Amino acid sequence: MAADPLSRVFSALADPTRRDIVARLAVADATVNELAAPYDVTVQAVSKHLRVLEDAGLVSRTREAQRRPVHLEATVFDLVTKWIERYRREAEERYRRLDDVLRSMPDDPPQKEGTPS
Amino acid sequence: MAADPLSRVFSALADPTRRDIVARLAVADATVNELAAPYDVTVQAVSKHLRVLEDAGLVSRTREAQRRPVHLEATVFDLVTKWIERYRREAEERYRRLDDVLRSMPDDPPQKEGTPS
DNA sequence: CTCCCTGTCAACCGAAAGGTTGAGTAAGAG
DNA sequence: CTCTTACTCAACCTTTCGGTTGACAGGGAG
Repeated sequence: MAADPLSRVFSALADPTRRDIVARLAVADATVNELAAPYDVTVQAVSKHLRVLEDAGLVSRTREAQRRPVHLEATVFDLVTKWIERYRREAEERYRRLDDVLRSMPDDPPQKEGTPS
Repeated sequence: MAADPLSRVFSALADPTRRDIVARLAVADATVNELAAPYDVTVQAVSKHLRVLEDAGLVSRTREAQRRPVHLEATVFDLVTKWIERYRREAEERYRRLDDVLRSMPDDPPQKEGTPS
């Protein structure tokens, strides 16, 4: 299986069906059959998706009679946002510094044209 | 290739090597060879990783002499954070409502909350 | 008890991912 | 022009992924 937790979360959310499942679980808990109903795949396939989400820590399943309601664990999202925010901030700060450098350079900057659009 | 943009971004960031590349590009632009140096894989493999990142819109490459400096496009991160924040907020709000319901139930609430109001 | 409903496990299949090697292209440097 | 550097493309290989079918377990309901 995937090595680190962050990879597991990103990988779990890389699938549209799994993201849709997460979206629906954000509204309410649901059973496997309820979750599988809208999709054009078998229940087993959805069960597999749920296992991927569970391995990523995004979802938990509790036994309740013969039903196994699935519950969204939203705290794992923090892993993703923290990672992204860190590098976004770094990139933005670097961009700001670059701006400063360019501003302090009145002479011909030897740069070529960048992106065409 | 992957269908929707969000899947492409999540999928691109699901690989540790690619996340490391993103982390390093947040500090400074770099060429393919520079990026490939620390890893124990061939330059071709890193070139493939960069193509995945480029297809996801996370990275752009501009020709500059025979070098192709790679640049991080941090704005695509917004796609991810927006998606996550939406469902995180939904889940939290739902949790808050659940709390309200539990509080409004005078029958055996197993809660250890103090007097709510 | 026997059905039936819910859900998982196991084996298999095709397609995609991540890696390799080898050849090919584009643009200085000599 | 030739050589070298920097990189990509193409073919191939192996593993993983998303899906299937089929068999099975665990509780109610009759």
